[in-house]
Amino acid sequence: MVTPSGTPGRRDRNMQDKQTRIFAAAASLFAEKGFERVTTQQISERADVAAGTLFRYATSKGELLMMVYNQQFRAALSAGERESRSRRDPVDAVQAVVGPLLAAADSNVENTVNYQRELLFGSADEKYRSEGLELVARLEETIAHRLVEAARNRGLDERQAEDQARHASRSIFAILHLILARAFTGAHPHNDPEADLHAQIDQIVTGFFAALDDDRPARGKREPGTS
Amino acid sequence: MVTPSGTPGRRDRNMQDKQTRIFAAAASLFAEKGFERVTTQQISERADVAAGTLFRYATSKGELLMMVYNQQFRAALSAGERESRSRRDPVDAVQAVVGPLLAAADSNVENTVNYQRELLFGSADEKYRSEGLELVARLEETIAHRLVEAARNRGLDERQAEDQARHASRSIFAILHLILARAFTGAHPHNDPEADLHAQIDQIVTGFFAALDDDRPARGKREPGTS
DNA sequence: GACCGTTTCGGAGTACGCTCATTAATGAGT
DNA sequence: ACTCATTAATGAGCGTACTCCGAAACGGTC
Repeated sequence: MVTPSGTPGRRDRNMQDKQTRIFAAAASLFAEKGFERVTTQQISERADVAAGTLFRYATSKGELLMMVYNQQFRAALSAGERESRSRRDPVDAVQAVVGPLLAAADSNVENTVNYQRELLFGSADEKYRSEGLELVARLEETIAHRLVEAARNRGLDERQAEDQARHASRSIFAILHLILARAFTGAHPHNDPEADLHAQIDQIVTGFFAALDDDRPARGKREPGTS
Repeated sequence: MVTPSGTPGRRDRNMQDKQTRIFAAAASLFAEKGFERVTTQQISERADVAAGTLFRYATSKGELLMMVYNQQFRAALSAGERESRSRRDPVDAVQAVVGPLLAAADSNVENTVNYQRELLFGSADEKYRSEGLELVARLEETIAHRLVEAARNRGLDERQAEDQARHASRSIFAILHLILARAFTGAHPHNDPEADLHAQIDQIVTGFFAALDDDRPARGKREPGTS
């Protein structure tokens, strides 16, 4: 709300202040101790608000994490978008997009894992979670865009390329998500996750172009029969 | 432990009984009310054990869910493996493997979503969770095996095919996981998830074969240069 | 500047997953 | 049959995320 004169009223300034303090408190505590070892009490104390007030600014502890790390996600995504524009090879371009995301994830593995969990499994109507999902959508669109560009450069059917690119970009996010989620949990401990990601992206991009190359009306590449 | 005579002692029979009762109680309550609306109290009451006893048989509420739904997962996976053997086309074979998993997931969406969450984000040393991860590994191996078979039928390099198949099967699980996780959460509500899954699998399998087809030592399918 | 409807705050209270100190049960040894 | 060490069971208690409702702050109106 805004006073008739156009300056924000005291009420809004107070809320803005509290919002800032809560963000700072949550960010610093998560960074210092890791998501699981931070209590909402501690955050409210450091932010100098009552315990209940916290939940007027974020509906759950998970939302506090989303609130903080969406920023990092957004920054890394922007960096990846920028970086990818200078790559002419489509595989390189996609790698460039996800590179900064992987780097940011390394800075605090536990929080990254929890961020991925909240992103996928938080309840549907939470504000910062939808913000995070929008970033995921943007990531997928960026990847899809690079692929469509590359297809266009090769003179391939653009309409078909958009469909294939949408599928490819979703697959790539799924793989990225799983790699980030497994970083802590260590389900496939033996392999270098970054190398795996690289190989899986390579394969998907290969599939993207191959599907466009054999673009005869009947879908190609089925079992050819042994004869 | 076993008595000298070979019959299990009273102690083990009691534990077996309790284990059975706890499984039955958890299974029925999860099915009736859904994971989130079931309390561990209710489970212990229906199983007729003390609240604390529950946690001697499963270290967390999530583990109870894993305990119950690993069975369903195992059964669906076996069905998928059986079904896939009769398909000659590799894409069909992979679809056949995951088909029963999707069908089982439909029977209780909320519990499926929570199962996926526990599978990925449960703490690393829990018994039933590792059991679930083993099933995931088996799923990936089955898919990889079908792909290697198909590659062999086409006379493609088998060593290379194994690498590619491992990557493809991991990608496919990642996509499957994400689709199951999003079923409830509804992040991509507009599309038919099963059709998407089908298209994404198709693309990956296409990439699998394409990567083997252009098997000249330098990796093919890079930006060809505009000239 | 006094009044009042509305919005925000506060912090004790609640629900629930999980723990832990204590007790009970079991079976091996004698 | 009795003892004793070992293992299982118990349930009151704890920590913590989150709620709820009375109180306070605010801003528009006269």
